[in-house]
Amino acid sequence: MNVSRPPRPQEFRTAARPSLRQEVAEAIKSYILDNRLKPGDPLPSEAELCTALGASRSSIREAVKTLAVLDIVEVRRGHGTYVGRLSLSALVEGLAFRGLLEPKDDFRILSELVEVRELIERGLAERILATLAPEDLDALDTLVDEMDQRGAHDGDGFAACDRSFHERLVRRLDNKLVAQLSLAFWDVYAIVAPHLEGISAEDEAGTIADHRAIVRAARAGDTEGFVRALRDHYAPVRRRLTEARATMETAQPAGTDTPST
Amino acid sequence: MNVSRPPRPQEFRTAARPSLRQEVAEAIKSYILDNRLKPGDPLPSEAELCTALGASRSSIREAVKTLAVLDIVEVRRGHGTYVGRLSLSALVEGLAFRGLLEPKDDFRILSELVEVRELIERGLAERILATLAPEDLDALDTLVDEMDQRGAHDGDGFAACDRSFHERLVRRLDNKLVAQLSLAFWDVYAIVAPHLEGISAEDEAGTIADHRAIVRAARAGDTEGFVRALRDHYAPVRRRLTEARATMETAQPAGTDTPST
DNA sequence: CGCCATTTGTACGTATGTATT
DNA sequence: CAATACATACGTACAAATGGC
Repeated sequence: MNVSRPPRPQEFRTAARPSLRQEVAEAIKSYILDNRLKPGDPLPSEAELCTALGASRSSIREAVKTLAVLDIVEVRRGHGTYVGRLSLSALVEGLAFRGLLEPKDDFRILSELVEVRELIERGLAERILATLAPEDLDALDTLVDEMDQRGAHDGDGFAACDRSFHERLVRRLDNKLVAQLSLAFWDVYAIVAPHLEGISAEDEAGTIADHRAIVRAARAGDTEGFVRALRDHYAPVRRRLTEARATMETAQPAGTDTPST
Repeated sequence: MNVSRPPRPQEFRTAARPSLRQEVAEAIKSYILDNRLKPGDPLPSEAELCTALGASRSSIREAVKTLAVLDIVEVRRGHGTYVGRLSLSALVEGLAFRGLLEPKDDFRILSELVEVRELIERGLAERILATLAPEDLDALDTLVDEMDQRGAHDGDGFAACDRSFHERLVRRLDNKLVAQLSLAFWDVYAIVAPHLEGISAEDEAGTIADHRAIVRAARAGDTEGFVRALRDHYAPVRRRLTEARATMETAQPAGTDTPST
């Protein structure tokens, strides 16, 4: 586990050479993989990494920070460095910034976001209904009740309940990835939406009614009703977004387009 | 645009203080947002950021590096720092590492990945068919022909054609996000799959036939046939994965579970 | 071609805050 | 409280890459 590359006189230009920082990052990843470490396991301290990899602290630190962004490692100051939880936090942060950056096109991003969430939940409707246990249904009902109580005076609590609701919906799925993605998109929406003007306030009463309809269909095992309820739930959100976007476009002729993957 | 926080004698412990690096990163993001910069626009040099933000170069650099991972900024050595393309590269890298990390559970991740891709393409089947122009259908045919020519002797070329095929499928969609996501998952699969043992080699002939069936259904505007073709295309991949996973599980009793978002 | 200014990359030293023991 | 270990932050110096002259 040593990088060691002092002698690099000329070396072919083709295939851009990776920076030391990148090599260090790769080395740390390899260390985790080779030692079969699990999230939470401790990693060598920065000083140890310096000697082990033959690089200075600066390079080590920068490499560790890049891995921390991806949640591949987690640093606790004064504590040490550990294997990260591999969450989708980077996706959330990246998408959130993208949403904030697109000047007049914010609404398109949000609209796409909501569309993906709906796509996921509708596409998995059957499996969601099959996996929901009675206790889950009860928990969903409880969450809706809680939303009802908080109502408009506790926006944060209302949002938290909404998030928990959708988390509960997909929690039992054997495909953990879609569950995480769905929630990640919810998080992005929650971050971006407050920064935008022109979005009419959320309709709490309507949202609560929608959620009740969703639970009702789920309890009845009615897949079609479930899908209908989801559509009814997301439709007004998308309508508001497209409306806001339309008014923006009349004021602002056009926007630039998006990058590729 | 100045952070300035020398006087911090006691300060309430609640709400863990953000590190300087994070403050700098936020400041850079704000700079981009406030100035309405677009991807490719130049950012101040590190030295300028030092004076502007009143932080040392080390902190500036670490902050810039974290933003570079998210593709919010792009650093060109000897050139300067620029606004990034906001791609999903971080998602790809993170998911790829997760796939490589899960010791015996690799196949679950891949299986979930393929499932999401299928979910997206099937859920958007109608809209895909509606948006595909004749030139797109021709291009798809050409890609399949190319795959046929390359066959087994050019694995990389074959894979590239496969990627282009699926990119072409979703390219016309108005929802650019799902298109990017779909391709990002393809990339993750391409990175992780080669590192795994026990996956029977790809069936080139079958893949080509599947793709031809997809194009045929698309050309005919046959949504149901299109969905069927997609299912037939992804089914063997998922079957191979679940098989490999099953054999792994018999040899290896159980595995740990996954983290949350 | 070499030279030079600009900019990022790497290295090292030092001081400070923080958590564990 | 002290000692220890660690991460955070700063400053400086030099190396390497890029582009223009």
